[in-house]
Order: sequence, then structure tokens, then C-alpha cells
Amino acid sequence: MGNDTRPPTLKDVASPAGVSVISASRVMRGAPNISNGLREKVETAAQMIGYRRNRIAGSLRGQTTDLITVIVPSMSNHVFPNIVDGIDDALQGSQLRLVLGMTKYKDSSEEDILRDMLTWNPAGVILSGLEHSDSTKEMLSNFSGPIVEVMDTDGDAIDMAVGNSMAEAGVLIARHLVAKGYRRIAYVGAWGERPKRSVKRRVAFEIELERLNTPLVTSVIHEGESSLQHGAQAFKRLLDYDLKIDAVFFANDDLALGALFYCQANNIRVPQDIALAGFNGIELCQSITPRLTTISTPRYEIGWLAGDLIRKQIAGESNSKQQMFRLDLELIEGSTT
Amino acid sequence: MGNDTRPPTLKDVASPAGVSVISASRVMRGAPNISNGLREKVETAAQMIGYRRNRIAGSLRGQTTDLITVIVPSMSNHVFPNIVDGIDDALQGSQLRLVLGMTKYKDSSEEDILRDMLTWNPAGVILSGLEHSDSTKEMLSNFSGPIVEVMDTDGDAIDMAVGNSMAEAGVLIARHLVAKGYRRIAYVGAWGERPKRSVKRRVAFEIELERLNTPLVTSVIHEGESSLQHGAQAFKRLLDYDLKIDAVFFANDDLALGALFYCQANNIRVPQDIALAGFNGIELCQSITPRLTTISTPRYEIGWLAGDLIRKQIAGESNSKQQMFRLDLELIEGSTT
DNA sequence: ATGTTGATTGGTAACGTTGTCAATAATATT
DNA sequence: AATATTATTGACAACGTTACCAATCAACAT
Repeated sequence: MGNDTRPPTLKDVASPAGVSVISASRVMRGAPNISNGLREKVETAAQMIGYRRNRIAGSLRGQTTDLITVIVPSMSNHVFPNIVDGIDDALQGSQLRLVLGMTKYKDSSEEDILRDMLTWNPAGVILSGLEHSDSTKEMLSNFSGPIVEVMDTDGDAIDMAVGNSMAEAGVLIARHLVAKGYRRIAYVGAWGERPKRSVKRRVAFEIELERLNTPLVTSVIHEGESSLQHGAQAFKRLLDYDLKIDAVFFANDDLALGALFYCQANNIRVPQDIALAGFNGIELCQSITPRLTTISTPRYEIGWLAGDLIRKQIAGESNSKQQMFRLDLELIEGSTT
Repeated sequence: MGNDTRPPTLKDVASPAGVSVISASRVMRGAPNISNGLREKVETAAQMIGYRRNRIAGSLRGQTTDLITVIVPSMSNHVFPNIVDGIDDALQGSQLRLVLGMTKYKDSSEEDILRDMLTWNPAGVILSGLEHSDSTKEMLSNFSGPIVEVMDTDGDAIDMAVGNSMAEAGVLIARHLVAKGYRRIAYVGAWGERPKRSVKRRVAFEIELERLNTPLVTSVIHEGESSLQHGAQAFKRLLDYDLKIDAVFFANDDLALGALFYCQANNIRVPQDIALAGFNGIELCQSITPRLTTISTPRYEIGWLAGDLIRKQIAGESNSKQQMFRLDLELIEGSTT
């Protein structure tokens, strides 16, 4: 691949087109007030010599890029892929591009990734959750573009936030389980309860159970990743405690489904012997028999709205600074409770 | 000293540190041959005034960025999130950042996304599949950095390719089904068989069946997305044809699992009444009862290797140009065949 | 006829960094 | 001790674009 020659620049377009460099620039980036004649001349010349914009140069001069920083824990789960899909869809039609970083559930990486990301002068930032290190908060407070924190709305947003109330989710499930007559209720989490929003959900769950005179019997927090297998493992551990648990709320559907499959494989009747409830409402919950009771979170919508807010903010179409968007949660009652 | 509206530059670091701008630059980007004294002076000053590198400016001068373009169909599936996770892990420790674009299964978008991505002067490009439009191929042939095509290895790579042989997968399943005694075999696909690698798999499957004197009875290609529900729908459509099918190979696990759940809900015995096989080997296949027969693809490893090749190539650590990395497939025999 | 306004085009000077070349100081080699 | 390397620092000039300001011209109002 010939890197001997340098790619054509605006000067190379302007010269054969017989126009100034700045005019060529305006045509190439679709600036207003350009006559058809000029546009045509420039476009023809650009086509001819195979000109391609250099956004790096433009970004340097313009002091801002069309890059959007997105930092998520990981992609290997059923939440963030949908979020990212939503963001991307909302960014369609704009010039904005998504630059992705992953913390792999290591809280401290968020700061490092953000620090590096900011060296690219992004136009906007999307993070997950409302909890961040002090350095992260400081970097963001000095950041001039729009910032959206996704997933969680229980707390203070740096700029904008889109997500669900984790507390509401905990309360919804607590009431549901108690209403259904379960009295010895347990909780199962994973990832050592990182990120922190899972803690908010569990705590609200516990408090509501307490309020309903049905205190949480115990909780099992798996240190490792969240998966079907680990859900089954943690569930088995829970059963081994022999606490006559009659219902379990899991931090997510994967854990709950792992437990459900474990029950099916071990002739434990669900919900007669034990009831199971998950969180997120992934497609699988509705497709299996019995359908898993869960809380459906609008993941794609969260991503879409986050992307749309960023896009509008950058385009100057709206000003939603300092706003929090709390989307609806829905209890999906399956046959496991 | 100057403008407090603009972020500090190297000049603002160099001045209080009492060194030249270029020396400050060298320290900030970790160039070799810097004395400890200089490094310390610069780092102190940088810390003091809160200097942050401007990669845009550096990229303009250096003619290359540390951005890696990654174009995938979508994130809402069980394949590409793992790939992207793998890429990201392989890029850890380097300065490289992943810029993500999604075609949403519209083949023609790849070209548009790539065109836009190239305006950012990426250091490398990762695409999925080996099939691309002529324009895409031309843009890539003029691109000077490393290019990795992931997923598919049946064809010619532009530069490097990492993935599996789709044909091998088709053959493996064909042999397995025939060996198990199935004789009236069907195929179910989705997304209108975009991307094209699914066609390669199906065709190899058909040819091998033919060779084994058990020609494919029929295939159903769903036009829309791949999901559990659509798998069930397409499967139901297949059953409605009343062709006495005794085994079905699905384009992926989601479709197959959808069919399996449909069978479970409708008292169709698997594999006695009909055998089902999927493709990809997602975790769920092993967790349910009966375990789904499938072919496991090393998705994370494909992503990791792709990222690692890009990283090494850019660091000049290796030269794997024009190489194809065909990873192993494994038939996971469950209880559905 | 005389401004006035807006549309259209151009010139100049950054944007903040680093490649290249050059100079000097420190160390190794003969 | 003289010379050859190597390590360390600096000066200058790009990199390719666009913000800003200025100029021209046509259309329109007074």
C-alpha cells in the first residue's frame, strides 16, 4: 500500500477547481451560503482527485471533535450491548462517532480511561452509573461538552442522566414477592456488587421487605462474573445454607435463569419449592417455560435517549443540562413466582 | 499568564518548568532519552497546571492517530459483544482506542461508515467478514495501516483475517446429523442471510449432505432479526410445511433455542420427534436441559487475536501482513441431536 | 440615487503538537 | 589524550483545516 505519497488536501482540490481553499473547505463540510456553481466545481475536483476530509486537522482548528466517549463496564452481558446499540442509532445522521472504553468491572479504570479519552477532545461523554471517583468527577466538571450518565437515576447527575430507579426496582420486587405470599426471601448478586447501582437495588429491596415485616433472610454475593453457571453455583450455595428460603431475587436475569435451569435439572419445583425473580427482562425470560418473573429495563431506549441528548446538545437543538430522565420499569410477572 | 478559557498547552508547561516545549512534549508522551531531572521538572509543572495532552494536535503533526476503527453489524447479538470485548482486552496497555461503527445489517452502510471513519486517520481497521463492496475494498487498499477481517476465513483477506471456516462448520454439522441417523434435514436462517458468511455455512452444509446422500429437504430464511422468538416462528413455519423433517440446523443458537423452547412448550420431543442444532456455542446451550448441540466458535479469542495483531503491527513488533488465522471449531454434542 | 442588507467568496492566521535537524554534554573506545 | 558514540536538549517549521475578518456584488428599501 503506497504510503509514499501524501493524501490530497483541500489545497489540491481548490487549485484545479479554481477556487480558494476556504471555499473548498466550506463545500466539503456542507457549510451554508454556497452557490451551486462553486459547489459543483469543488465536488467535481474532489471526486476527481479522490479527496477525503481530514477530521483531525479540522478538529484541531475547531477545538472540538465529533467523537463521543462511551465508557461501559463490559460488552459481555445483556445490558450494555443494547445501550450501545441505542446510542449508535441515536447518533445516526449526525457526524458523531462513538469511541468505546471498557472498565471490565474495575472501578478504578473508569478514571484512567476517561483521562485518556479526554486527550481526544471528545464532544460528549457517556458513562454508566452515578458513582465515580473524585478525579473522574473533577475531570468531568471541567469538561465543557454534554455528559450523560446511563442506567441509574438514584443520586445526583453531573450533567444529564438517563436510566431507571434502582430503588424502585427493589421495591417493586419486594412487594411482588410478599404479595405472592413468600416469607423467607433471599438475594443473590454477583461481581462483588460492583457497580454500585446493584447495591442500591438490594438495599431498597431489603428496606421494603423490612417494612413489610418480611426481612431478608440472607444474601449471597458471588465475587466473580455474572453468568448462568455462576447463578446456579451461587443458588446452590444458598440452598446449602438450608435456610428454608422460599423466594430469591437475583441481581440480573442471567443469575436467575442459571438458578432456574439448576432447579429444572435437579427436580426442584419452581415456584412451588422456591420462587425466582430476575432483573432486566432479557428476551429469554419470556421464551422459556416457565417464564421468569423479572423487571424489564428499557436498555435500548436508555441508550437511544442518551445518544439523542448528546446529539441535540451538540447540535444546539436543545438544552437539557442538569436534567435527569427516569424511565419506566415494568414488573413482568412470569410463572416463577 | 494567558487565557484561562483555553486548556493549558505544552507551552504552558514548558515555561514554568524552564524547559523547551519540545522537551515537555517528549516527557509527556514518554519518549526515550530523557534525564530524570528534566522529566521531573516537566511532570511537576504539568501536574501543577493540570496539563492534558492534546492527541488531536499530535495526530495532525504525526499523520497518524491511535484510533482503531471497528465496524460490526450490531451489538444486540451474542457474537460481536464478545469480539469487541476481546479486541478491547488486546488493546489494553497500548494507547489505542476503539472507534465503533455499526451497519445494523445493512451491507451498504459498511462503506459509508468506513468512508467517514477514514477521515479520522485511524491507525488500524477491523471489519467483519470477507465480503465488502468494491468501494470499500478500494478504500482499504489505499489504507496504509493494518486491517483485520474477523469471523470468516473462507475467501481472500485484504490484509489479515481471523475467524473460523464457515464451510467447516457446515460440514461438521452435516456429518454429525447424518451419523446420528437423521435423514430429512432442514435449515433455518435469519436476517435474509446477511451477512454472507451464513450462506457459506449453509451451502457447505448442503453440499456435504448431498455428498452423504441425504440432500437438504428445505430451508427457511427469516427476513428479520435473529432472536428466540423469530427462531420459534421460523421453526413453526417449517413444521407447517409438513415435510417430515427429523433434524434442523439453525444459523445460530438463538434461533435454535427459540425452536427448542417452542418444542418444550408444545410437547414436541427433542430429539425423538425432531433434532435441533445451533451455531456459536453461547453459554445458554450448556445450561439448559436438554443441552443444545452446537458448534462453538471462539468469539472472544477472535477479537483478542484481531486486536493483538493490530496492536503488534502498529507497534512494529511483528509483521503478519497477508496472513489468515483460522481458529478451531468444536462440535459440542448436546442432547438435542 | 443612496444606503442597507444578505449572500457569496477570499485572505490570513492560528489550532497544539511533533518530525527533522542541529547543538551540546556525557561516556566509551582506541 | 584524542576521537567516536551516545544521550540529552532545543529551534524551527510543518501537519491540514477552519475561525475570523474583509471584500464584493446583487437585491431591495428609502
